[in-house]
Amino acid sequence: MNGKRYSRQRELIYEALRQTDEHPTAEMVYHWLKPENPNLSLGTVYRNLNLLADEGTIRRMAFPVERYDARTEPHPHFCCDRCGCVYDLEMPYDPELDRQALLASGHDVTGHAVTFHGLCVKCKPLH
Amino acid sequence: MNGKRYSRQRELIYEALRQTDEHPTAEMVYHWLKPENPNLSLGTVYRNLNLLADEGTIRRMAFPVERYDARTEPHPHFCCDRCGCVYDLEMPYDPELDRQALLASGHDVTGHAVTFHGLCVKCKPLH
DNA sequence: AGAATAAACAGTAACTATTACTGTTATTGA
DNA sequence: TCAATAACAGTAATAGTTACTGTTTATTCT
Repeated sequence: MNGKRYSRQRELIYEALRQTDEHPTAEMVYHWLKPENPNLSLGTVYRNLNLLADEGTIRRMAFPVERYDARTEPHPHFCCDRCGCVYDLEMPYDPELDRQALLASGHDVTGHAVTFHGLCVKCKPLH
Repeated sequence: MNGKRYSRQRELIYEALRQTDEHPTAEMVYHWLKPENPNLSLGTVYRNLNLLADEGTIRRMAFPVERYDARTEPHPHFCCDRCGCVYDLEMPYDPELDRQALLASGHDVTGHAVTFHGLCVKCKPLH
C-alpha cells in the first residue's frame, strides 16, 4: 500500500551504478543510459539516485556545498548529519596511511582527509 | 611586481575565516562581513577564497559535485587532483577510529569517510 | 481481466551555488 | 604624482540540482 513501487528506470539506474566503479555523478549515469533509453529524463536519474541513497541501497559522497578552513595543516572533521555543522577534531593525523594507500593503489598519494559523521552534541539531545 | 596586490577585502575575508572554527561557506563569510562592509560583493568573497585556497593559505573542503557508489559498506576513496576521477581503495576500515572521535569530541559518531588525494596512475606520467 | 488509485515518469521551469564579464576604483612601482 | 593594472562592485551567465505539471504505468481491488 503505502509506498514504493517497482520501476524499470530505477532498476536501470541501480544496475548501471552496480556495473561501474567510477563513482559516477547523476549526469554521467544519465549519459550512459540515455542512448538505449531515449526518453529517460535527467530529473528521473536525480530522483532515483536520491531515493536509493536515502533508503541506503547506494551511497552518496560529497558535502553539499564548498566550505573553507583557515587551519591548513591536515586534521579530521566531524560533519553533523542533522544540522550540517562542521567541527574540527583534535585527533592525530597519520601520514603512514598515505604510504599504505600508495601501496594498495599505485596512485601518487599526497594526503588524505578524514570526515566523521553522526549527530553533533547540539543535535543529539533533540532526537 | 609579479601580480598579487594587497586588498582590504582579502584581508577582511581571511581574518573572518581565521576568527572562526565553523568552516563557513562563501555565503556565510559574505553575510558576516556585509553589514560592516556594505559594498562588499559576493563575487569578491568567492574570488578571494579561491585565491587563498589556491595559494595554500586556507583550505577548501568538498567534492565539486555529488557522486554515487553502489558499494555501501564503508571503504576509502582516492580522488585525483588532476582528472577528478574517484577510485575505490582496498584498505581496511577501522571502526576503532569512530570510538576515538567520540572520545575526542563528544559527538555521536556513526561512521567516517577517508578520502585520499594526489595524482592517479593515469595522470602521474602526464606530469 | 478491467477499472481505480497513486507512484513514478518525461519534460520543463525554477532555484542555488559558483564563475565570468564589464566598467570603475585603488595599490604600487617609477 | 601618475600610469599600469590588480582587484573591486555589480550583474549576467552557467552548472548542478530540485520542484512542478500533466501523462504513463505498476499495483490493488473487485
